[in-house]
Amino acid sequence: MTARRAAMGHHGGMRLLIATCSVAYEGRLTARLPEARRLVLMKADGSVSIHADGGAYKPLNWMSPPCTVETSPARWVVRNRRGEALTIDLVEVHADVAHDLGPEPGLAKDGVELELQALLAASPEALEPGLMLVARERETGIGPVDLLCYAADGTFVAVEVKRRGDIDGVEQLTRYLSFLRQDGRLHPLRGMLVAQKIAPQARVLAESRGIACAEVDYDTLRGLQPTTPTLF
Amino acid sequence: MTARRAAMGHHGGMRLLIATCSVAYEGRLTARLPEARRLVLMKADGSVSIHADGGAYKPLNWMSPPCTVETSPARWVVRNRRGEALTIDLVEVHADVAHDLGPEPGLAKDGVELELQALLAASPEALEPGLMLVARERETGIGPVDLLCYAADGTFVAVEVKRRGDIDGVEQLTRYLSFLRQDGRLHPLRGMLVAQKIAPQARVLAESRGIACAEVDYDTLRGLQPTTPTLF
DNA sequence: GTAACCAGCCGCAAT
DNA sequence: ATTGCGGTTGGTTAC
Repeated sequence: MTARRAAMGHHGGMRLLIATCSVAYEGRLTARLPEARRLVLMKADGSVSIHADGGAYKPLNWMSPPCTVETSPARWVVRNRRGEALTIDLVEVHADVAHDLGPEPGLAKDGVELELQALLAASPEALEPGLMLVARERETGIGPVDLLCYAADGTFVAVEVKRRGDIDGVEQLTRYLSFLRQDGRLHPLRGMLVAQKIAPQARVLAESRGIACAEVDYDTLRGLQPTTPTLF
Repeated sequence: MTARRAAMGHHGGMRLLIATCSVAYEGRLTARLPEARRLVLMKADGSVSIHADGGAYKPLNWMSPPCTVETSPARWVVRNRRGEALTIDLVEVHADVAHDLGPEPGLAKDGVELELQALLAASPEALEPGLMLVARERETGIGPVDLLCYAADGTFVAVEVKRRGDIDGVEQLTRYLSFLRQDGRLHPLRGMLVAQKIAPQARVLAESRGIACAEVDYDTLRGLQPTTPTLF
């Protein structure tokens, strides 16, 4: 007898299995888990994850929703639309419980990149004396640059804000600069990478391209009064 | 009464809580979860994750090991060495069970980038007739290029191997080429991006920079005999 | 310990 | 459906 569980279907909430099992994933790569005792967690959306007891908070194997689960006493097969499959062979089930958790009111976050960007937009002088804001999320032709500013020395400054400044941020800002420089009104233009912490390699690459780097402290920024006038 | 659980300590295995709780994370950012019924999963290494019943296989909040957990009936506090804290306020506990899972034999994977690189290192002729291997993981000054080869036409070829070829891979190879070209002994030098699948715009960007693209089939490569001689 | 890089990255929003 | 991009990215390995 086989039960099929639809993606998105809500059939009694979260199901927790403690089972001796072996697992195989066939998809973007292939992965095999030899037989051992593990936690198998199936959520109401059909997603499945398999946890060991240590090493990381992450699961060993998983399948993201939307997916379908076919359960029989000895084998669960989880599939998604891209043809990937997670096969769980159940040798022995030590516990099998279900809990209905009800709706999730949701997670609220503070301090992600967007907030850093907002604080810098309010206080551009934290980056350089006399720096004034021209625009936020200014379109370049290949994506929006976080901040466009105008400096005391009469140059425009394109600012890329990251929580962590690594090489990708330098590449991103480089692309924006090359597009923005096609607009003669923004001449002369220089670039600045701003992050809470900037990786050494990112700094090397940035300087080889004439891009300035600045590390900012989040708490200091929050303490600043947003009194700096903007251009417009 | 408060129990403290050490990082790495094994005290009866994995603990599963179904509880009405609210959660606060203070660390790299701050995050708050309003009161609701959730799964709280504590592993033997002290790591903790909090799961809702849908939306994703990932937890809403978590703390990675190594960390310590202080448990009292109404509140769990999880801390790591960087001063981050996860505070779980338990309003009502609906279930509280522990399971000893024993050791995890470990996950085996096939088809990751490293294996693709190894297969190509053994059979560079799969990329181009007469291509010979000079070095793997050759340092460029800004990171190691996957393969450095020597071609039948007397040019050197820097090869970047990706499971999935997208724009980042082109940027990465471009950096390596610009640094490698400062070494006169590797002249003339060209670049090649190799992946199982190459995104259309990655191809466009690569060709605009004179970088060749090649898609390779993983199973075909595995079937090849590694008979191609290397330079050294 | 720090740094660089891969990951089945995941998940979200915009196109 | 695809692409870009942030993430408490995580986790491993080399230095």
